[in-house]
Amino acid sequence: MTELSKAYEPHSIEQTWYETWAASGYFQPSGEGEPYTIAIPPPNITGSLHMGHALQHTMMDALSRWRRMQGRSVLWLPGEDHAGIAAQVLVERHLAQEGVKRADLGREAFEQRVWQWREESGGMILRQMRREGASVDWSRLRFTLAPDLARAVREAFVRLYEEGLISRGAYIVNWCPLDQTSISDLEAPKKEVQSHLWHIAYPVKGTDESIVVATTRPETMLGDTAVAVHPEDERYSHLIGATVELPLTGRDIPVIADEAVEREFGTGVVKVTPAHDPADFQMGLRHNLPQVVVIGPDGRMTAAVGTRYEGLDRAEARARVVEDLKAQNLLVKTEEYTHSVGHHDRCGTVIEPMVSLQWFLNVRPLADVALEAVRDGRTRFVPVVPWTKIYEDWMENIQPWCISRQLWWGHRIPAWYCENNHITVSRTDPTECATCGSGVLRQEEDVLDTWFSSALWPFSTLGWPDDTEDLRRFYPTNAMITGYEIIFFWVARMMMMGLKFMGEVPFDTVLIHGIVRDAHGEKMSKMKGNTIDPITLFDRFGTDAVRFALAGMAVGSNDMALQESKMESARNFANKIWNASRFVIMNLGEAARERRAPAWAPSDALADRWILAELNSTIEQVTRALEEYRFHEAAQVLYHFFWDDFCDWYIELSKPLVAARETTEEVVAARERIAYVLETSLRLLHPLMPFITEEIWQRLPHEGESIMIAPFPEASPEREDAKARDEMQTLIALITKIRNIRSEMNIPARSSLKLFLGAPDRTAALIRENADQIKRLARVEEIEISDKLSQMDAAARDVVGGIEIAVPLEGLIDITKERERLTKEMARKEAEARGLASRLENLSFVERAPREVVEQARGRHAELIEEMEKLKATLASLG
RNA sequence: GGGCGGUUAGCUCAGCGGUAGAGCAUCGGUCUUACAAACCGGGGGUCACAGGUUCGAAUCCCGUACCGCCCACCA
Repeated sequence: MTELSKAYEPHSIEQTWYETWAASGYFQPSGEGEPYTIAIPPPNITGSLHMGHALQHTMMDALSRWRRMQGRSVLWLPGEDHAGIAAQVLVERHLAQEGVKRADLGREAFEQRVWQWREESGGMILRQMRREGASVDWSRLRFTLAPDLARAVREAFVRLYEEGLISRGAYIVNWCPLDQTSISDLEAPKKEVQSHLWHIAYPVKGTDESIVVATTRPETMLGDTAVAVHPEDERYSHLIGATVELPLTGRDIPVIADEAVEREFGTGVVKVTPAHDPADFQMGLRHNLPQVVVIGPDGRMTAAVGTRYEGLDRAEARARVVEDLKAQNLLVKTEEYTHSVGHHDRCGTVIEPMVSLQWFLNVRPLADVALEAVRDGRTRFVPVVPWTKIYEDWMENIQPWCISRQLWWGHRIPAWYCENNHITVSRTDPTECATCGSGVLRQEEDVLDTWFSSALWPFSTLGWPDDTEDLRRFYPTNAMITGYEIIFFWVARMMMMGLKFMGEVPFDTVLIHGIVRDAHGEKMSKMKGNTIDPITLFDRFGTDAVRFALAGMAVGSNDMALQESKMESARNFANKIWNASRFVIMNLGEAARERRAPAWAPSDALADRWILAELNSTIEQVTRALEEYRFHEAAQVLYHFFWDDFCDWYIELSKPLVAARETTEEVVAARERIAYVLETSLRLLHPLMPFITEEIWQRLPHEGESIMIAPFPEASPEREDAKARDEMQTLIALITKIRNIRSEMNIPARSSLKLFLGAPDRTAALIRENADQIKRLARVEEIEISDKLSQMDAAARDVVGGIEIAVPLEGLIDITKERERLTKEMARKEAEARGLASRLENLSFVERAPREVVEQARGRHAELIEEMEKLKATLASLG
C-alpha cells in the first residue's frame, strides 16, 4: 500500500488493469451463483468503435460488473458479425484498387480474400473494447460465420424448410441495381423525393376516347400489362373490359377494375406494371396479368422494350419516354410531386422492385408466438413505452422475410438443385437428389441475409444445436442492450428464432438506448464529418470519465448530445475521487492501515451518524437505479454523495481527527471510518468507473484480490437515521448562512469572527456539540449561545432553521448594505410564507390534502413567521 | 396518410401530482496543510401556447404551434 501520486493521470492506471483482469479469469463466469448473461450485439467486422458502442458497452459492462460483485455467475459474451454486404463491398473496393473484379477471382478465391482481410484488419473493435474496460469472456468469443455458428444456421434453415416455413418462389422483391442483390423491406427505407406526376393518355381501341393515367414512373409503362380503375368509379365504368393501346409499344392491354385503385388520386386510373411495382404485382396476380420485365438486374432497360430504349439506364429511359410521349401529344400534364421512394440503406441507391426467384421465410406463425411473449411479459422492453407498442405493431403486420442474397460473403443456402430442378435441402452436403436420386447436383448460389445468423445469436453462441452445459446455464439471457434502430432487424427476429428453437424467449429484458449525437444534437455521420472517436476521448479524459459521462447522459431511450463539458465534469469527478483518496490514504496511519478489512467503528458524533445514513441511502438508490437500468440516476446519486456529502462535508468535518498529529484511539477510529466510507464508495462506483476504483482500492485496506470481485455494498434499514440527517441539515444550513454573511458583507476570509447565536434548547445543544466544527468551517473564533439574541449595534443579523445569527462587525457596518441584504431575505421569506398561508387558509386543502403535507406546510409556515419577526426587529433597529 | 417523442436557467439536460434541479457557462471572493481539473458565496426560469381535471399541475386530460423520429402499395 503506497500513497497515490500527486496528479491523477488516467493513462497510467488504465493501461495495466485490463490485462491483469483478463488474465485473472474474473471475466469468465464463476462456478457458483445464479447465472447472469448478456450477449453482446455483435459489432460488424468492418466497423470500428463509435460512440454508440461506447455507450452500450458502458451499460453492459456496468451491469456485468455490478452483477458479478453481487455474486452472480456472469457471462458477457463477445463476438462479431460477418456483415454480409458491408464486408463484401469493402473487399471489392480493395480489389478494385488492384484492378481486380470479384468475378475475375471466382467465388472461392473471393471468399478467401474476405477471410484474409478479416485476419489482417478485421476485429478492430475487439481490440478497442479492451480500452473500454469491457469485462467480456474472451474465451467464448464468437463469430457469426465461424463453423460452429454455420452449423447452427444450417440446422435452423433445414428445420424451417422441413416445416414448410421456408420456401423458394418468384415474388417481387426490393432489388439494389448497384449491389445487384435482393434486400429485405427493412433494408429499403423510404425517402422523400421531389419528382413529377406525369399524366399520360392511353388511346382506347375502337373509340376516339383515351384514358389518362397518372404515374411517377413513366419508364415502366413499357412493361404495363393493364390499366386499372375502381370498380365503382362512374367516370370509367363504361371502359371496364375495353382495350387500350399502350403508347410507344403498340401493345394492346385491357382496362380492368380493382378495388385497390384510389378514385381520388391522380386521374383515378392506374397503369399496371406487375413486374416492377409491388402493388401492381399483387394486382397482376389477382387478374392473371402477364409480367413483362423491362428493367434488368443492372437497372438498365431490357431487350423487351425495343431498340429505342434497350440498354438505357432507368433514369435515361424515363427522360426519353417522357420526351417521346410529349412528341406524340400523349403527355397531358406534368405535376410537381413529392413522394417516398425506397433507397438501399447501405449505398443509397434507389430500389428497383423486381420479380425474381428468392427464398422466403414465412414469419407469420413465428411472429404470433413472439408477439405473445411480449404481451404476457416474458420479455419486457425498457422503457416499456413506446417500444412495446412499436414492436407489437410491427409483429402484427409482419411480411414474409426475403432471406436470400445474391452475394458471396455469407452463409450459403444449403439447397441443391438436380438436373430435373428438384430441390434438396440438407444438413450435410448431399450426393444425390432427395426426389429423383440424380447424382448431378449444384448448390444454390445465394447466401442468407446476415440477420438470419444474427437472429440465432443468443443460443447459437452457447453451442446450439447441441445440448451444451453453457446453453442450459446461460439461456435465456438476461438483458439485451441495443439501439432502437435495430429492433425490427434484430430484436424481433431473435425473439422469433429463440422461441422457435429454444422454446423460451432469448432475453427477459430489452433495454433500448438512444443515439449519441454531437454537441448540438446533430446526428453523427461520416458525411457530415461530426463523428467523435471514443478512443480520442479516452485519451483526453480517461476511460473512466467517458464511461461516467455516458452513463450520466443515458436517460431512457432519449437521444443525447455529447458535450465536452460533460466529459470534463466527469474527469473532474474522477480527479476528485483521486484526491479525496489521496487524503484518506496519506492519513491512514499504521494502525488503520493494518486492518485487513475496512470496518465501521460505532460513533455518536453527528457527522459519523450522518455520513453512514447518507451512504446507506446512496447504496439503496444506486442499487435500485441499476436494477431499473437508470444509469443516469446511479451516476448522479454517486456524484452527489461522493462530492457534496463525502468530500465537501465529511472529509472537512473529519479533518481534525483524521489528520491529527497524535495517534489516539479516537483518531484511529476516525481513520478507519473514513477509509470505510471511501472503500464502500469505490465498490459502488466500480461498475461505472472500473479503473480508478481498482487502482485506489488496492491501496486501501481491503479483502480479496480485486475490487471487481469484492461484494457490492448492501443497504440495511438499521443504518437509516432521519434524525442525524435532519440535524446535519440544520448544521449545514447554519454554516452556509454564516459563510454567506461573510461573503455578502465583504468580511475578509482571514479575519476571524465572533458569533452570537440565539437558539431554543434542542438546537442549542446541537450547536454546542458541534461548536468546534462550526468554528472551523465558518472560520469563527468564538461562539456565544443564548436562547434569544438581543439587539446589538454593528452586527450583521440573520436567522436560519430557527437559529438567530449575529455577526458583530468591527468598526463600521455598512448599514445600507445590511438593510439591503435583510430586505432581500425578508422578501424571500415573505413570498414563501404567503404561498403557504394561502394554501393553509384554503379549507379544502386542509381537509383533502394528506395530513403530512398539511403538517409540513404548517410547520414551515410557523417557522417562517418566527424568522420574519426576528428579521423585522433587526431591520427596525437599523433605522 | 397513420403513429410516437420533444418543447424546463445562456447551452446540454434531469425531474413527471405537493409549489423547480444538475453539469457547464456567468458574477464576487479565496495560497482554508486531498484537490485551482479546487474551495467559498451569489445571480439567473410566468417549466412552448391555450383550455380543463384537482385542495394543489412542469408533472394528468383535451387542443394549438414549432422541432424531430418511426411506419405506410395514393400509382
